[in-house]
Amino acid sequence: METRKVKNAHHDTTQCYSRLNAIGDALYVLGGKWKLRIIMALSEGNLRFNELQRLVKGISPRVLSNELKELEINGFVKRHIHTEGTVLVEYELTEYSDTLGDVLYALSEWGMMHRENIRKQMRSEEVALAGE
Amino acid sequence: METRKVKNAHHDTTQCYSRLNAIGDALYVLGGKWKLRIIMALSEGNLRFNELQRLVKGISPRVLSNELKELEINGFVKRHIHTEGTVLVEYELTEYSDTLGDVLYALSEWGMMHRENIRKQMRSEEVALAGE
DNA sequence: CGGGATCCTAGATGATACTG
DNA sequence: CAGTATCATCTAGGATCCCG
Repeated sequence: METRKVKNAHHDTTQCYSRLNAIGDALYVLGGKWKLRIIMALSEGNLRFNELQRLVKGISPRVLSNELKELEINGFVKRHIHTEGTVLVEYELTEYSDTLGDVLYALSEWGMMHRENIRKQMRSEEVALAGE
Repeated sequence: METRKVKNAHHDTTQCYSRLNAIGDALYVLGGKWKLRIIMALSEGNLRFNELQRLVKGISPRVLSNELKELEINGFVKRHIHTEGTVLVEYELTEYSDTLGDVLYALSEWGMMHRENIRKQMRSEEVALAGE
């Protein structure tokens, strides 16, 4: 009930900048083509490297490797090494990835709303063009 | 109260995909280095092209022009042309940009939390290294 | 199997000059 | 003033091969 004042305090420049930076951080961590897809894949259970590569369609080993490293650094993923004769590596989501709940929810809600909106807009533009 | 079930229905694959796409849409629209900064700048009042360029530090006219076009297409910005002797162009946020409220709020909250978290993590890693 | 090393492309961004 | 045109750069991501 105090944080919600942000909307009204929108023109508090200092607040504005720190929020902008925070948003930048969030987008940095979640951005890119793969991170969310990897998280989604792992949300259905632990996976090994090649399993992940198969599940996350189209990703190359290099990119997958990089993304997993970043996800690990950012605390979303744990890497488990089982050495039973041959080496096995398993990736697992951390509880920390659950903190993304609100963000993902807000993003997906807005995204769906926006997609609808775009469709309508395109239709009305088509009509406008047809009318000329 | 029905939408909130998404978290529990996390393994509903269809739901999962449509949400993932929606999130992709949202990130696509908000992503990149400039869009949010431009929106922030415009939130303090309408601005003309060169004013914007001055306010959004470091952006080049070409990039600003492109970003504004995209923002306009996505319905965040209106472009007003006043022709009073010389041509004047003013950019204004639409009410639609207000629909971003929840998204920006969730992102900034999570971003701030995450930044704190990273700082702690880095400190503990330094300690670990110092201990070896 | 789990990646690392290399090379490559496309798109995003930047710098700067120019124009109606 | 409001951009556009042009050229340069930077980087995410992709393709492939290789190695322990």
